[in-house]
Amino acid sequence: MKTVSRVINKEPSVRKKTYDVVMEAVNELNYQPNLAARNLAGTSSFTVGLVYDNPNAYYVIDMQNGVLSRCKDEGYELVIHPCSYADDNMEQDIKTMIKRSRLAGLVLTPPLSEQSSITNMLDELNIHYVRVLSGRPTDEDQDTCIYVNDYKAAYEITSHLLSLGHKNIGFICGDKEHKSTSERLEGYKAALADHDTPANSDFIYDGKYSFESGVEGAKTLLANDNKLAISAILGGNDEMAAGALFASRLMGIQIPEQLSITGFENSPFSRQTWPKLTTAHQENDVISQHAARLLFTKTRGARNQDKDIITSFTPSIVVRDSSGPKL
Amino acid sequence: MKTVSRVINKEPSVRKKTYDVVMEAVNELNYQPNLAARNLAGTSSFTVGLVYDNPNAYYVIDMQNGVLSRCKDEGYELVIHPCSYADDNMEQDIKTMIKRSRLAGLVLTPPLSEQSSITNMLDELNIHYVRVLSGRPTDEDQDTCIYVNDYKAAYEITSHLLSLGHKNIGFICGDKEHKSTSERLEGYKAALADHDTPANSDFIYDGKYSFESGVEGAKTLLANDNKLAISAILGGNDEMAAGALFASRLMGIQIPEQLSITGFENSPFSRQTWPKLTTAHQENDVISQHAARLLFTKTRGARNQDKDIITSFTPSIVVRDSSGPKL
DNA sequence: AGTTAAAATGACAACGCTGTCAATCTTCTA
DNA sequence: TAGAAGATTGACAGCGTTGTCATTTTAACT
Repeated sequence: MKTVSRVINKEPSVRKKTYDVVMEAVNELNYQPNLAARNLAGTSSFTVGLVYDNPNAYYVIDMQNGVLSRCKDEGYELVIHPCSYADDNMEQDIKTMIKRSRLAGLVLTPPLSEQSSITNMLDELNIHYVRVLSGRPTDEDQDTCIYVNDYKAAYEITSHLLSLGHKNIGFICGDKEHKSTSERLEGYKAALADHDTPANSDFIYDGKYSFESGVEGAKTLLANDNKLAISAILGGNDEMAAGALFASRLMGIQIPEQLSITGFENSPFSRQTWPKLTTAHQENDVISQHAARLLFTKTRGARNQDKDIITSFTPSIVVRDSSGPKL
Repeated sequence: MKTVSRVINKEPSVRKKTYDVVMEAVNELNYQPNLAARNLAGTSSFTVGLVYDNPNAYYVIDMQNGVLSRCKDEGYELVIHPCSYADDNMEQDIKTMIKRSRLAGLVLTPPLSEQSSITNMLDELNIHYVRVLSGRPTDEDQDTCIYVNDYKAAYEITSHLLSLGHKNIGFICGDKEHKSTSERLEGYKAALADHDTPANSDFIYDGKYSFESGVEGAKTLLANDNKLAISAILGGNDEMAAGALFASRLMGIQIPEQLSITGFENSPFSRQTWPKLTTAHQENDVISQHAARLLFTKTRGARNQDKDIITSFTPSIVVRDSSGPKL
């Protein structure tokens, strides 16, 4: 029995021949180790959690699927945990989940991954976790974080607009609390600065990553001064860009002839607007797969050395029809 | 110890006083029963599965959250299982999941809930399940199915268009394999028939529930004969309606002045098109909550009599700006 | 071949609960 | 107030694994 356990867990010191015999029987009987028993008996469990507070269904599904695909490979089970940081019980909730399911580790996604109250709690509980974060990679934290370089992506998308001849470029920010907001904003500012076109605070609108705030943002930016000053708007995400598009239509503005609009994230509905949105593509499923792999190296210890884990991703620009040369 | 177990499981024959004492201690110690141990020891486990094969992220998230909220209340854990019926291993996959996690039951969502190969397999394994189905409620199966009356909703949305004066109404179907497609189509036909406006097969396009097929559908329907014959298009879902909207723009058709377009499902992006879509609202989170409750009555047996479970839902029409009177 | 160290396997308890069945306590009746 | 019936509680095994440690087998030496 113990030998079968060794084979299943790929422990060393099992003779090749024994290994083969066991595996043959495993296949023949279609043996599936009982997760509950493994979780109960073992030192570390085979269950990990995915924590998110994100209204973007596409994002969440991508993250889930990425983590899930690795879980399947490694024999782990996934417990999903949507929550709301507006909720006072959030931390207690997470704690409860960890205890109930005896989680081996957690994947934290933005914006929760930015909350030190959560990471502190996890540190106290001595639970492994991996954070998916908007930000530029640092030398430390390489083994705890997966970075999404929104700064660079925003820099590039702004550069794209600049190269099309736009000078007065509006920016619709997401929620202030989100790290991605400041990262994207800084990338935008840096690109402008590098083109000797300093950012104008009148061109920056504080939104909320929602369609509605995109609508408001465009209305505000375009109303603030004469309409023609701004010839391009960079949406902090696709949803707000779609909102800006919507507002522009209401105002009778032609896209992209009179105004270029770009999004961020390349979520499916950036392809379902008219015209389709130029945006920055973020490979969320790949990102979350790497997050899961990184987590597994920690929970399983040295058992699986997974060396080619990428810990930094830069979204790549996808040029579509919502951006065009300044006329 | 056993008494604590009784209290936790709300078993009868525990004295009120004992119950209170135990609960006090439970609260004080913040005791969380270990799920793995419960799953291992008990007759039925505390884990249920949610199986889906649906490209609509909003739908999936709603279903997840609904089931999850009930799971939390009842102390169950949820294992999500996205899969693809195009995949030959699908059934084996589900079987494996059931065995590994020792599932107490499953919630099946369309289109998988329509596959008899799956339900047969589950019957053989003697696993409880609840199916969420597109269809009109029948007297049997009240305890195994949650019906979403797409027929009636399509009837009503078609009636809405008819009452606006439209006579030639196009219909863009979803995948043929989906029950919802035929239900919605029949509702559409029935409404037409009741208004002495027999359905014209030239006005029906076989789509795929995707944005792209909505684009194709509108192009085809509007090109087939002279553009003005059709004054309204009913999209089989919001995505196709958005596609139809997109195509109409490309063709320079004004919505809703020249053409009314309606969707189905009321997914978030039906609010993010321009103009916003008239659609049929489906309360997926509520539906999935009831599905979960129905499942729990089966897995927990008579222990929790949950009598006010609704097993039939009819999406309600939401009139927005994409539909208007025929000019 | 005989010895020793290392590799491989096996025996057994333990993980934290629940089901079964026995023991105890309450309540009610005569 | 004894006795019976029923309500409540408790003792104990067992769920299917893994960790620990003992035992056996193999390999590597004189």
